[in-house]
Amino acid sequence: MSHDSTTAPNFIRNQIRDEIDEGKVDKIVTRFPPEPNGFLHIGHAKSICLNFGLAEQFGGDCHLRFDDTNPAKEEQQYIDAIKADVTWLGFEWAGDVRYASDYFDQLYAWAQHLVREGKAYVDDLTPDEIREYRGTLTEPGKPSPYRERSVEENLELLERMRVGEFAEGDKVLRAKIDMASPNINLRDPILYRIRHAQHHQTGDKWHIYPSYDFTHGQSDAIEGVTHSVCTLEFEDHRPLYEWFLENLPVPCVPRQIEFARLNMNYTLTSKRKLKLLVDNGIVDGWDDPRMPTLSGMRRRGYTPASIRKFCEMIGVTRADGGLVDIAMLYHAIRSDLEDNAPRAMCVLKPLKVVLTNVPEGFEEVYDVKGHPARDDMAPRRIPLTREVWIDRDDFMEEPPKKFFRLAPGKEVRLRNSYVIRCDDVIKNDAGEIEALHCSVDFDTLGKNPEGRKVKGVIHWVSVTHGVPVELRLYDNLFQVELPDKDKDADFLEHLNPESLITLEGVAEPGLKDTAPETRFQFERVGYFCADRYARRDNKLVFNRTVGLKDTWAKMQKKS
RNA sequence: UGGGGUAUAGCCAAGCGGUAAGGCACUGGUUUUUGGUAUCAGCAUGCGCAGGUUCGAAUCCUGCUACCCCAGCCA
Repeated sequence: MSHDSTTAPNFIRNQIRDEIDEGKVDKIVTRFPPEPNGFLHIGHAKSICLNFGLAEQFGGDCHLRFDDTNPAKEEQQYIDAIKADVTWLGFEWAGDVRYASDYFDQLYAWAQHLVREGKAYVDDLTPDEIREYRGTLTEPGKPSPYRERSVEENLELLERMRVGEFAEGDKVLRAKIDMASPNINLRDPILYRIRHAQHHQTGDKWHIYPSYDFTHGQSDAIEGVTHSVCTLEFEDHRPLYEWFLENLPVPCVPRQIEFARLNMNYTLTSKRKLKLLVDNGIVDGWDDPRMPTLSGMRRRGYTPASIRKFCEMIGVTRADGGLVDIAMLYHAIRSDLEDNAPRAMCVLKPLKVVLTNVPEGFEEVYDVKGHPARDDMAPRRIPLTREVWIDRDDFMEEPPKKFFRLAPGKEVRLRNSYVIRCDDVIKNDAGEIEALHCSVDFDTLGKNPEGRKVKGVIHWVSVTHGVPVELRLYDNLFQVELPDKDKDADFLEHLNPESLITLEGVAEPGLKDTAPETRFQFERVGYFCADRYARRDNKLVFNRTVGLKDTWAKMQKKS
């Protein structure tokens, strides 16, 4: 599969290009290695686009490999969701889906190899003791009293760990490297721990599970990965990654390259915290349209292409601590949908307008383009009747200067139809506006009125033909740029109470049988997507992906 | 106070010794039956700071400063 020709330079692309030019590598192999303990989010999209994009650009392969070494946290539902998300984003992994657990036998044999070489040992220290012996950032650690066990004893103990003779926490297998290393990862890192857990792939076969460090590089090597791209926090692990490759008879030597993970304002990308939102029912599941998960964004109406474009826009660097403006994401989806979403009229907050100089039973139908700049999109048929809905926001009884919409005595154009003038405001006993009485200027269809300029154009829907719809207006889940900035303060305090506003609107008749996941631009309002699942009281549900740019609202806010 | 990293505009980011790309955001003009779109123009005498090398430095050297990551039997 191949998309998006724009390939801005970045340090990884440059490096690989140079390696290929110099003949150091022929065909590259990358991999996307998620742990199946949650749903993929926008930060993972950056990694997916990078890894699969690299393979595409240089004619190599990218594998999908689940890093499934911790059965306590992993679930099959996450595996299924992750596969679906990667596919939806538009990428195809080379060969079958892979699992680190596919390599557990080989990993165990390599552990035995290290033991035989005197480079690994079984440690009986408790977790607390191990922590104490490890030292601190500024003080060296000290060797475990079990560090010098014989090869035979280590081998036997390791085997007994494997078959489940010991309780969790009783023993671990450790590499024998350097307890005084300034790099804490090299202070005899743990290779295997005891876990009497059912594993989603291997069932009850194992009672010990390899650590990330003992698994990742070797899995890369087994798969022939050439470039193992990961995030910056693994930088300190690279010496360990390389230590295993040097001390084990691996078939090839991958190189680890780190890049900065994505941080975006108003957004959380901690799987732990996202899971908390889900588990506490603060959002409506992992695919709630307010979630930064790929499945949430899909439901919200984001297109795969817009997410890929966003990832291209933000670039790839080693500079951390940066914060991408979510406006860039909004730009990416707007520009895709501006080009590709058919237009429709939909009234969000209906206000009835009676066209008083039009007879009862009047009906006139307009053929309207599906998209102003594209003729390949199906035209729409829009009926005008005596009563129409307009948006309450398009009328003001006492309009400010430069309000180009409806007001008493003022004129406005009904989009695709006539210019009307507001003659009367009908109110109920409570003084609330119930309807507007307007008159049509019949000499304005498809042409400007004589002798005056009518600047305003508003959208509308026939009362008799419009289809009632539920509209879900989404906004940022958090109202502060950095919801988890305060280390200990509760990020839930920063939730945006208006992240979801539900309205009962009316859409033009052609939308009656809209298929799930169909996207529209509701003219003058925003981009909406028919929900994948929901229908409410047999009504269609449209999720607002993002609003149109609104310079009027901006002007209002300023003054 | 140990180790590993990173600093280019409000934000993201190119740049790799020859005189600061691009995008987002913002500001102003034009077009427009979407206050949308499109389009034009503006937006770093300066690249964390201070020195030095050089005809020439964001790029090389030295010294500072700020921020990020690491003390899970998580990944």
